[in-house]
Amino acid sequence: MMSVNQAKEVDENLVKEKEAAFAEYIQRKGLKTTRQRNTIISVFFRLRGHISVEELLNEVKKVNPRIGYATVYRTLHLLVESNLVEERRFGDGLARYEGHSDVEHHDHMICLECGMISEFFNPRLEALQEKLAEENNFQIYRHRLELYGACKDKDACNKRKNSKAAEARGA
Amino acid sequence: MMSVNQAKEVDENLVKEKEAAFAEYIQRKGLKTTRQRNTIISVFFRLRGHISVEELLNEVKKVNPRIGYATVYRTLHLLVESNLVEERRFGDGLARYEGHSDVEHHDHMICLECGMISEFFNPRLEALQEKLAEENNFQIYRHRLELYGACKDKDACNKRKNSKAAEARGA
DNA sequence: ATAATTGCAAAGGATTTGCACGAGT
DNA sequence: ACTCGTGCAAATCCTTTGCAATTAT
Repeated sequence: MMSVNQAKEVDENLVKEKEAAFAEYIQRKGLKTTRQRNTIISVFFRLRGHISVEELLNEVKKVNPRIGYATVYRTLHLLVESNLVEERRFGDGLARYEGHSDVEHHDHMICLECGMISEFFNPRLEALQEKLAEENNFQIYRHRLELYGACKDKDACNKRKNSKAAEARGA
Repeated sequence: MMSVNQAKEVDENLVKEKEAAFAEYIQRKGLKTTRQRNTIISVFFRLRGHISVEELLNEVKKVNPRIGYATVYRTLHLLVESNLVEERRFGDGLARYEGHSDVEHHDHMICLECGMISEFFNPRLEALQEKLAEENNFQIYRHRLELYGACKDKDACNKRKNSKAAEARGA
């Protein structure tokens, strides 16, 4: 009925697939394969979660410090256009990017305490939306559902919150 | 099962209620009643739909041209704090504000062609979300559901699109 | 009188863009 | 060669803020 995507490891084969798909897109569009783009997508697809531009740039700089914001933004746009990545906005004012997971579409639960973002998918929910659209003479292209709230498992939640706070101090 | 809020007229009594509620809020907080605030909320509550700051400012300026962005932004924040208005973001990069309608909570369908935004509410949808949260050991504070797509009634949709285009030329 | 509010312009943060130089095809 | 991409800084967009003058209590 419901699946939550919380795997902790990145499937190397999947990453290779994405990289290949991006190369194909670049070629199809008559664009060029560059060292910077390769670095950026390689880093991006090996990160998991909902990555902000800044987070991505930080990681990218560890590989090639000369790469700047502009190139990261531009590459991210290409990734979105190519349908390999989705842009999300969770109301904190900055865009986050998500490499498509195995699950084609999914929704999000966002813990306002610890910042955890978990993904879920439920066919009944999808069906119900379709039905409501139908009743309104409306055709859905895509949708967005976000549940904002808090983890009930306070131990786990606090742990995440603390480790995030520590990280912020460290950075 | 489902209700769509599409009324075309603003209930004057409701507006008066809102204005009174805002006055009460201002007073409770020890803030001041000013001509500018009165103008802004009076204009705002008589507009319907999902108003951007720019739209609101344009209308406000017709009443008092000396009012500027800052005051509109600040008043809008008060309206949000006072719980009389909700802030929404539909991904076009600007905030929109919505005076609470009679329906406490509702979700949105957004037509990407004509820009129509309609509201709906469905208890089964709400219940299903609760159930999914429960299964994930998660407590929902609030949620956001947006269906992006297109009107099936192409005539009405085109009409709206054209009148919007005309408006843009006129302004 | 006192504290809050206004309007302007300047500052802010996230994102985009112009341009000269550099790299892929 | 030719076109596209890069990196930088400057520009842009929406929004917030500092401040001196003004206004509500």
